[in-house]
Amino acid sequence: MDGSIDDKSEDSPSSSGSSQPQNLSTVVHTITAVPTAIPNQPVQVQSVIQPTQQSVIQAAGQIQTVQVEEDGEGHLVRTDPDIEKRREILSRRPSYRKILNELSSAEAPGIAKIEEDKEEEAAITSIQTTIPSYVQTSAGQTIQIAAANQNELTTQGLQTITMTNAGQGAVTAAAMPAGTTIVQYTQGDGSQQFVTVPVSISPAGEVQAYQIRAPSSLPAGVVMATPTGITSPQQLAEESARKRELRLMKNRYKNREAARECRRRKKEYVKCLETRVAVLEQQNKTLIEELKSLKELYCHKAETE
DNA sequence: ACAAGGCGGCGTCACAGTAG
DNA sequence: CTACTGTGACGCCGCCTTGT
Repeated sequence: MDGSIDDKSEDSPSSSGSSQPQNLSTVVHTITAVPTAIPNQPVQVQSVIQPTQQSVIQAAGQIQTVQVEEDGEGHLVRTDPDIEKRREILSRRPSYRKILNELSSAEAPGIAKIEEDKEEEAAITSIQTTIPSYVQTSAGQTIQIAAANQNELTTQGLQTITMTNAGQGAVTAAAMPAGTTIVQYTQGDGSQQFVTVPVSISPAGEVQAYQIRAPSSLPAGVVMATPTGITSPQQLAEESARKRELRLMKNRYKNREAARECRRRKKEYVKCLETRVAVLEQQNKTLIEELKSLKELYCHKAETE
């Protein structure tokens, strides 16, 4: 494989992931993939047809002729007619997990399947917190918070957490309407929790205690403070803003995790491709050797006749 | 020792696709 | 329709290498 079919999406200024190759020159290459006779190792031609790593796996063992063009930067891009159809069907590249799993299901052993995500969420139904020494306003400053007993924060499925004193553990508070704060903290197992806390600070700088419960409508791990006696429109507005901020925080957290997973899958995918390249290079080498020896044999035979 | 550049990882946002 | 998920793009940061 000499021609580089690059993923240029990293440098592409366009925001859409379904950009099409442009500025194709008139140089046309034709690649013919020949099936090898190596047992238990069916050939799969994986062609990258879009800068966004759009991939199509051809049937094993078939001779496949594909046409590629060279773009202005020396990259090879497939342009055979089927591709146009596929582009329509697959306007969006399948996920790395799908690609890898497809690869591994039809592939020789050695390519691990990407495991399904394991859901593990602590079922926190109630948190009682007493925060005596956190100096915190609603302006979005960072506060420090920690459990008095670390075990209480790391226990899975716990019913009650009591946080009574400052110590270790980083907690950030989001900008909120006056008198409220979203507290995000990291548990001992690394999982994150969000708590909305109506903060009020006494003249002495002490933060008062609140009872915080998890309503059944919220996902596990997210708890809502339930300030009592909300009646005025202002309080209602504050409450909705608080909920909105909580939702955004939750989304950001989830997306952070998703991005992490996506990167991990991408790396695995790239590794898999590199392995395939190595295997195909080896096969190519073997075939060249075989061809060479057959040629020699043929020439030798022709000479003796 | 220090600045510059490359590289990899991370968090976030936007957006398309999907499931309910 | 809405919430959720997966991923590209972007900017930022820290680390490493290289040249001066």
